[in-house]
Amino acid sequence: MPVATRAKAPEQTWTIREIAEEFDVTHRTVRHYEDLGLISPERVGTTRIYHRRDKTRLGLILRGKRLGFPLEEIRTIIDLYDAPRGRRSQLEYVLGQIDERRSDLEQRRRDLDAALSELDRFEESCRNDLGRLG
Amino acid sequence: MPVATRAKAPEQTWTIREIAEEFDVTHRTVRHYEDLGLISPERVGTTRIYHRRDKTRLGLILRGKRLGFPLEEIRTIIDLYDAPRGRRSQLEYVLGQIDERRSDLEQRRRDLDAALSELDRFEESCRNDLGRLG
DNA sequence: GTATTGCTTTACGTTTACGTCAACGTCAAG
DNA sequence: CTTGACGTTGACGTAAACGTAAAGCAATAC
Repeated sequence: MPVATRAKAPEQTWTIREIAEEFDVTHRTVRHYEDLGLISPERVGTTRIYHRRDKTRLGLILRGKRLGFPLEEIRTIIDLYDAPRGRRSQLEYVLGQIDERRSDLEQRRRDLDAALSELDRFEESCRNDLGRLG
Repeated sequence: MPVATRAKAPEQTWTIREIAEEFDVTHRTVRHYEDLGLISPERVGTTRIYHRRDKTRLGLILRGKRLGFPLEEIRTIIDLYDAPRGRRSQLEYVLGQIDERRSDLEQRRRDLDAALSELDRFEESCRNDLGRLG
């Protein structure tokens, strides 16, 4: 009956190698993100211990990268999610930042949609040519 | 009655400075794209003359950049649009490339949508906090 | 004339995002 | 006890995407 004896569920942790492997990056990349302050794993002695929140953050970082954001900008975004929201002024600042982020992302979506429709038109034109050859 | 006398409409052209200004980049950037083979303006003596197709290309390049693509990849994309499509094998290659492009762009859209909905949830949470503060 | 303005090339500098050693600590296995 | 396997911290290297400075030609401006 471990339920009665343990105070908390033993939270699972990971080593840097496991983390790197799971996200398909090198340990050097993970350490680089730490250097830039994007993640800050627990330390046991000198060894890094990664918790679930570190994995969440790494996921956010890599998605930001896929979207083409520079790491410094990614840091400000992630930090935004952890920013203090106790005072009204702090909350209003955060809400303003959210709006900026959103317009940025929406611009990207416009670009993306434009690129996709051009691609569609191009494909149709190609299929047309193929038909004439058929 | 210039219509009867001119063989073609005199196509408008631009200088590097005008192009750079219009797209809000430096002339150095424009030349850099030329170095990489992304644009190849006409030359009159040593001076570069930009036509409408150069502007079109520059527009594509900058949109690709906003989407986070590296310049080399942008070059392969742009070249794709100008690729020869005379033979069936060429057309089939192009169609394959189009599919690759499309899955790439669709992955980006998934990332983008995920980022936007997270942002929405975060904003709501902030507005909630703001409401509790009165 | 010459002086300024705008274009050119060449070439080295900078930032970002890691890669790649080198040199060392540590812990379980043989 | 020493040999790996895995961890650590520097420190230097590199590729991409330009910035920037140097030095030159060429056409208007005065």
